[in-house]
Amino acid sequence: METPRELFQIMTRRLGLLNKDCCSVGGCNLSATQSHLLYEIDRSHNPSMQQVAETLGTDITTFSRQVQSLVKMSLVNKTPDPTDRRIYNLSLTPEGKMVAATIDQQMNEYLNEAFSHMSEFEVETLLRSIKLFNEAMGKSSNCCAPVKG
Amino acid sequence: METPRELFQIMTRRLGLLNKDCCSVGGCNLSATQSHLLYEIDRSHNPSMQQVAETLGTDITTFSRQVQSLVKMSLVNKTPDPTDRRIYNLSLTPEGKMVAATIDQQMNEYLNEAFSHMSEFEVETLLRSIKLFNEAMGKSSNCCAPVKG
DNA sequence: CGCTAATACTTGCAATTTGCAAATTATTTT
DNA sequence: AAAATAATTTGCAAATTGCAAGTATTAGCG
Repeated sequence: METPRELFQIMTRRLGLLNKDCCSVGGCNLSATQSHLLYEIDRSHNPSMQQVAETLGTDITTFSRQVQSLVKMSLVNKTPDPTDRRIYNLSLTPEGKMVAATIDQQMNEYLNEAFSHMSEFEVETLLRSIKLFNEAMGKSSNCCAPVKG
Repeated sequence: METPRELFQIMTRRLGLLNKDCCSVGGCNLSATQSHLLYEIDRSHNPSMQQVAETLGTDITTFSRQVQSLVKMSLVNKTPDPTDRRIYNLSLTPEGKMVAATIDQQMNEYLNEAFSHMSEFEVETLLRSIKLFNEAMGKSSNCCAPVKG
């Protein structure tokens, strides 16, 4: 019988490969890192650089440069915060939203393809289970909280 | 309601952070990539370089260098194949096995910690679901097969 | 057998990514 | 108003990556 770790290792490897493959949208050729960045900016509401970097567990200086390149690609806006000018708020440009939506769609398509090899009940159970697991990890104080020791 | 992609994105992010944090064993400070490499060599039986590189979706030249550094750290053995001398078979040294086992243990410990926020039934369901999902992804022909287009 | 093709793996750059320390700009505290 | 704190950006320097080209070794085919 597989240990939990084995199951998760195989799954994350496969999903990681998926992530790599789903990063090309039209002319845009994103890295997996950049795709994560777009995803996170998209789901947060005008987050600051710090916030996103911390959520993703990325060094802030590395993050700063990643954002720069996405701004250069016209996918991300960096707007000075009106109430505190040390802070820059991040948001997606219309083009960025388009790219993020396309990536999202591609990944959901692949996932649905994989789900087609499972019964409807199994899929529902899987998704419900992962939701519970995500919540459980959120409660877990150990490591892997966004903040690093 | 979250899309499948959202659920998986959050989960893989957390598991990725876990992976990063679980890579230090005594003096050894491994990268997540190196940890994956150890894991895969451990579970295969004397695989060739090609095999592992392909499974992990890594460029073979990059892989070659990764192996070199692990050999230098005395974690991996690179043995010429007796029947075909173009091939090198990989295996873990005793020290490599030790490191791999420790990483495995650390990750399982964290996972169990997270599981402690779920009922026993929920955990069983989760693990069974992931197993099914892994099999489904294996059947899926699309992308994310180890071979890249 | 002998020559070409294919396979497994390794180097040589060159570009990209990363992180620590230090600098910059803006705000808060005293 | 000076000092401490906070958010972000640069300056290296090291590590990671990938493509093209190179080295062995084996397979295929006349």
